[in-house]
Amino acid sequence: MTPPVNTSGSTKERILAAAEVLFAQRGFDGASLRQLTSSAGVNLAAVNYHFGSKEKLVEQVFRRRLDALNARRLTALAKIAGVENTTLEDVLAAYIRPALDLSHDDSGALFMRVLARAFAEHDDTLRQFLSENYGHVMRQFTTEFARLLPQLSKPELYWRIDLVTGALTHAMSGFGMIQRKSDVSEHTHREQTAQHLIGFAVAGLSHP
Amino acid sequence: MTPPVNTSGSTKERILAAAEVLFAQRGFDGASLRQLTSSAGVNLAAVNYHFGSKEKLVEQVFRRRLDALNARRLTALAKIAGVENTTLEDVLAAYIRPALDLSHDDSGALFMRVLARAFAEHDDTLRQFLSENYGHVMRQFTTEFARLLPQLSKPELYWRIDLVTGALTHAMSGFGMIQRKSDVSEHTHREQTAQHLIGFAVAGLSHP
DNA sequence: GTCTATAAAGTGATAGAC
DNA sequence: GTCTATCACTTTATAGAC
Repeated sequence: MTPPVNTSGSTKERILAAAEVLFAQRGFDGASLRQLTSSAGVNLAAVNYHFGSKEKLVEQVFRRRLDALNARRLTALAKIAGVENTTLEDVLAAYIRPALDLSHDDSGALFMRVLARAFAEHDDTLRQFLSENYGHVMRQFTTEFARLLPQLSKPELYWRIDLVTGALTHAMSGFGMIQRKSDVSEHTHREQTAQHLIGFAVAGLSHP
Repeated sequence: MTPPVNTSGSTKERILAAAEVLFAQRGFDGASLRQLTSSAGVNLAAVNYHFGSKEKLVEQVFRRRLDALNARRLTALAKIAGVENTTLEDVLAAYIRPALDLSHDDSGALFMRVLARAFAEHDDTLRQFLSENYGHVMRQFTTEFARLLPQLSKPELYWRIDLVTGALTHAMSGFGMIQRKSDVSEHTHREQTAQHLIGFAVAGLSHP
């Protein structure tokens, strides 16, 4: 009944790891600092000492993953953006593959669930934080989508991008459950998943 | 600062209406019974008198909308299921149009946001409640999708349905924001939205 | 940097008067 | 059916000892 106590890493890192798990399972409101510090094996007061408040802890949980995730997305995009023979598949791979790599380990997969929660909560302060810090990523991808889909009007393009991100966010939040068959290698399994998502997104973006 | 008080309808109905708004805005944990009863203009004790507990109130918020919504979906599906010349568009319209009609008024649109939250929360008791009471709807639609897409393997089909429902749930939870241009009639606007969603879903389900 | 103790406010739920 | 008052906890946050 008592949750197992994490004993590796610094206090700060233990709090972040425990927060990721509990926010995924019970939400930002549902997970209390008491559950969180007890699961991390640290003192209750440690959250306020290291992060200042629960809200700032939430922001750090996002930063810890999104800084690296979005940097990898932009690096991948930079290699192909504006290039003549770049395809829609290439751009979508640049967006999806870094997230899939993150979901590879259990704790990364849990983070995608936290992200899906943030997506569904229409909380203004959280949305503003994400928009201010990571909004430029989606804008760069949108620019490239617009270049590759010149036949679509702006409203039409935004509609489709919104639907695709909704589908991908939802799908990636469920990765914890998808069981890889034992006769398929981890690498092959991820490759198949990537092909599923990219194929779906290409169809959704470019249908007539 | 003080929320406006709803004064129409029975106490029970006022609580349900206020709960829908607050659950959409602040989540099931985030909205307290005190905020809720104060916004509904009823006494704090009324929730427990009429519903038994906060959790049972949550269930009733879902029942109030989903009973009618899913009945309309199944009625529309029954007219076309198994029929020779039925298309994928027809089946998707049977799923999407009742939800779009619901989103027509503001309070219905807010409910779609509550539904998106429930989707993102991987809360077991809530998922079980929805699965027990409304799982048969998705199963009937899945059967019909399988009939119309015989070239897809079962895992492939489930993947695509999962991605499509994710996209639709996300899109419909945002309807509160989509502004209809003043030169477009409400009916035309909804028709255009339906075409967007159906076109996207057809492409995502049936691409090669 | 970590601890205990506690403040101050909020939570769902309920007993009992009307 | 509605009300007040209150119980029994839990919440975030912080002051101050070590």
